[in-house]
Amino acid sequence: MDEINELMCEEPGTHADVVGRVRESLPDDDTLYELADLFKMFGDSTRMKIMFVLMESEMCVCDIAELLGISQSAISHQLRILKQSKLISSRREGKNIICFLADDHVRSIIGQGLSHVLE
Amino acid sequence: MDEINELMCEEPGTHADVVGRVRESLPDDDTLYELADLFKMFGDSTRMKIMFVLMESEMCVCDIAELLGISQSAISHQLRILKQSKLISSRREGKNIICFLADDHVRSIIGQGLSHVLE
DNA sequence: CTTTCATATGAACAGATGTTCATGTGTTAT
DNA sequence: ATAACACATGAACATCTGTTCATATGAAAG
Repeated sequence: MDEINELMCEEPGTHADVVGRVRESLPDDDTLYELADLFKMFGDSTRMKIMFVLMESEMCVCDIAELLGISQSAISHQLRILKQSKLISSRREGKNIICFLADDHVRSIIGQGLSHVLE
Repeated sequence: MDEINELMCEEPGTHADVVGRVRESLPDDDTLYELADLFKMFGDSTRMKIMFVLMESEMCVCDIAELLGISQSAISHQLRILKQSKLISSRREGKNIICFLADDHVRSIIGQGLSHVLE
């Protein structure tokens, strides 16, 4: 019995080849985790709604909350997370904080998702 | 005081315009939830790894588990979720279940994410 | 038909996540 | 200075998620 990889299912030669080649092609772990964390941002409906809104127009926190019918506190918590991920940014204007998309990738990523969901 | 929208922050006229227009442009709730659920699939590093592997080659469950160093059970649970989302599919070949990407959107979505993560 | 290999699945558990509630900070107006 | 508005934040809580462990199913080999 071949001892190269005792855990691999069977098929003495062929599988080991493919598995080895694919292993080489995988991005490093840091990249994988970053990638998953990025998509995690799009994986919550509240954050998704916020980003959709900001795709149309920059807007203050209060208006986002009102428009979406979600509490100001919940919006604020999610905005903090989105800012940490560098997906949105903001500036102060008097009493208001105006939020806007910080990255054009947001549009393309959501676009790809939409074209999948809409068959 | 304007009574059109007593919860809106201030700016009697202008904000109401924008808010109203953006509200019209939002996809319906079902679409939003579907979209978030789709991205949720990409928001876990185990699932991300599985999809990366299958982008290179179709592969049986056992080899995926071995290659990624993740328990067979964990892989199997995640595969079930990915199949429910129609992102991967499988066929039986003797004792093995061969998994493969069921949707080309997977490639484009991950591609968009990667180009963001890699600056 | 019993064993072995490949995979699936349910229960249990720990940790992550998102909301609410109460309160704090910062800005403008009176 | 004080009040009112816009927003941020911490704690508490319930829910969701992903893994492990044990066990079940299903195909092939002896």
